[in-house]
Amino acid sequence: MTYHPKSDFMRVMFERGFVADCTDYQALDEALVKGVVPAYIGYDATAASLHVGHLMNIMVLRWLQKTGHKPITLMGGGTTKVGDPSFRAEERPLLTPEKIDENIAGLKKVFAKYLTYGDGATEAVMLNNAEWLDHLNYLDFLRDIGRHFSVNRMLSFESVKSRLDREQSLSFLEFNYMILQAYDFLEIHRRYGCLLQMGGSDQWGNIINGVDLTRRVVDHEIWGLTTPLLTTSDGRKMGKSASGAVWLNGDMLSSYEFWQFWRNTTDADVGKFLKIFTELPVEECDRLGALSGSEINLGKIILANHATTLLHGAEAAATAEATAREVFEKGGVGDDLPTLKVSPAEVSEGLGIVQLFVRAGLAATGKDAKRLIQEGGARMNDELVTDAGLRVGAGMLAEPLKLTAGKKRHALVVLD
RNA sequence: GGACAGGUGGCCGAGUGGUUAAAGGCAGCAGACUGUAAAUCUGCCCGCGCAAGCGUACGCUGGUUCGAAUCCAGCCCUGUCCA
Repeated sequence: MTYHPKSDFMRVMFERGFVADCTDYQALDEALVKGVVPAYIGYDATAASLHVGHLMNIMVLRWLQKTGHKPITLMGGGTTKVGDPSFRAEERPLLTPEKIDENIAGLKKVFAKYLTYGDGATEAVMLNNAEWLDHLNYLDFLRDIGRHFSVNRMLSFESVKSRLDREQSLSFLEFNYMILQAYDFLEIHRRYGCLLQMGGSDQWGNIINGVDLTRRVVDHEIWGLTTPLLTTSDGRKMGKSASGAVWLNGDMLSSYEFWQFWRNTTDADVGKFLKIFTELPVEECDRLGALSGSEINLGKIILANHATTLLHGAEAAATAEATAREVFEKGGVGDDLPTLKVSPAEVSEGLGIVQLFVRAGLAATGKDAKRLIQEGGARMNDELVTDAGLRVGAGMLAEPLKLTAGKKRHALVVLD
């Protein structure tokens, strides 16, 4: 870490806290000074959307492009069929090829918000490793690629060791994942001249395998760079919200809820997150992160606004902020709150308050909603709800009805 | 194929015939305190139902018993060692 980078990209990476490890800082830095460096990050298609846990790496690609290099986003259409066992206790259920394609379609939507795709020298490229993995010939692959891997060494990798030490099963299928990822790197290097693979620090083992393989097969020197695993300062893995994962796709998590996620950042993380998830000057991030007492809420709002602007646009960020002010500071309603529409027919019979909380997404189950009411955490238009048997009729819905769970989760119910 | 050890609620992990919707911990939710923060304290935490009540649950299937997560049989899965 005492290395002083000459390239813009490496300087940004260090200044903003993106670097965990690198296979060769100096050689990579020199290559970045000399010309355009194509670099890739792979994403497996295990869910229909990326989540905040992926955002740090997407920001890395964005900086890469901004500093004059070429980002390559790799969809794991092939590798997802195998499943990465790294640091996982159990094999995950295998996804069907249809589901994988569906997920990839979902992932792609997000990247265009952060990167500029095209054919230019520094324009981003989208690849799918199914392209070269789906039709591999087993024997050829074993002879050309497999012979470069030592099982002894593969077993010594921390990512699988913990699994073996705990006497948990690691199938041969999963064991091959690291070979396939190494092969990806080689293939992307051959086809697109890719010189660098990046990823989270849990990918270190997989990345150096690709670097080694490429040296052995084509005798070229390429590099790996990893980002630190982001935990909140209280040690939790970041990325969970009240309703589950913090998804990046707007149809899975509204821009308002995304804004709220950042607004609720722990004090101690504000400076760090500003550097990673916004593009404000480093000094400004440090200044905001150092604000004390309730003043630091200003930093959180700026963080929320910038992060939301990058993903959902300035307008969505402004609306989210306005709604938040209205709801939290004035106790009113904002038009950006999650909204539940109910039909006049349903209302004519009177809707149970418990059901409304469930359908509005403020409670997971009916039990959960009743618990909320019993514990005094449920409000309707800011009035405490004490009767779980309460029924809401048409008269109460002449105006949008605001439901509140706890201190900060709100939703509106309107007549359709 | 054989021997041995295992399979419990989102996760970890107790429980070896009834008082067990199942100890304890983690995660989660709510209340208090606050700043939409953290820490702390308190309560909640299988599902359906406004409720009375009902329905599921300790790998699967069957059996023993008034009564089983706990005992028996068969099967499936995992690990270790042996072939």
